[in-house]
Amino acid sequence: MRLSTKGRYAVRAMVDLALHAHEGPVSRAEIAGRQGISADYIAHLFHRLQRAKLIRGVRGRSGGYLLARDPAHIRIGEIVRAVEGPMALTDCTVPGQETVCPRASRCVTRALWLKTAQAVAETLDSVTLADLCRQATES
Amino acid sequence: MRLSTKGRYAVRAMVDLALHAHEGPVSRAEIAGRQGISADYIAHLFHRLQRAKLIRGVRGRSGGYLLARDPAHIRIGEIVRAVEGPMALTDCTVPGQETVCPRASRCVTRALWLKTAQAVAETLDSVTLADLCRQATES
DNA sequence: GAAAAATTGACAATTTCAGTCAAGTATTGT
DNA sequence: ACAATACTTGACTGAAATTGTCAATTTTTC
Repeated sequence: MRLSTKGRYAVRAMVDLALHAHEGPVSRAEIAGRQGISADYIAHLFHRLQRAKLIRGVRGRSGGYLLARDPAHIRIGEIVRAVEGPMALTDCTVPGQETVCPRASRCVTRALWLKTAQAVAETLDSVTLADLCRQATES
Repeated sequence: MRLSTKGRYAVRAMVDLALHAHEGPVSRAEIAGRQGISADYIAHLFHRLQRAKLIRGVRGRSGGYLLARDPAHIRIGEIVRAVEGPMALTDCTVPGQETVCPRASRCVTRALWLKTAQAVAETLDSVTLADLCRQATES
């Protein structure tokens, strides 16, 4: 039941980006340096975040990345889902593409896995990137 | 964010056990046959469930396994924790043995991972083995 | 035009998962 | 007694996922 580094790194990188993007694009190298994450690995994470329209990549000499939306309107759940895929505890509860298992009719546990994944989603969606940034600057 | 087969199989096996243990011990072979799970794999899962005092192994000729408690007093969360270890989304939030990360002081995400794991635990602990058995016999 | 930086795909080391196999111990039915 | 049954436990293995690395390419700016 661990969250992979993809999810954890992505959230940290997004907080970092939100805190430093006030004046122009932030490069991977800067974020990687501050956060202690491999710049090459960040490239892959940001590729997915971009596909999810959460950030925007700026090419060229003084390029980098920018948030695509106001931090107050980016939910942490969106970030995690973007890099880790839909929140589901089992293959048979992946929203949209539920794999039909032959035991489905008799299966009494599926509803519980579904409910649990929803609890996770609600928790992560109840916090915005702006919330985390506020905490970071407070301390 | 998937639950491993350990947790899923363990819950199914426990439901099966609860439904069939009225008259004496149930063998691995019986549960394995009904649930389509390898009997050898069940041995390992049940070993952990036994260590957690959720079931009791009965050796010898007509042996098998029995529930150690009333199904109404066995929470699904206990089963999952027994086979998968404590619910934590990160190493730095494993209860008891938090690995101290050098960024802990500046880390703004830890509290969120903690809160999320608690939401999972609460959801799984809100359902008992008896609840699942009732559903299974209803349909 | 050279340097900086994102974009993208291929690849590899490591770890975890899922399950098998086998040797050993305990108990029971006959 | 003893053979059959069934739990107990550890070692081991193949497959898959994770966690990156590396390199080639494209875009933009100074």
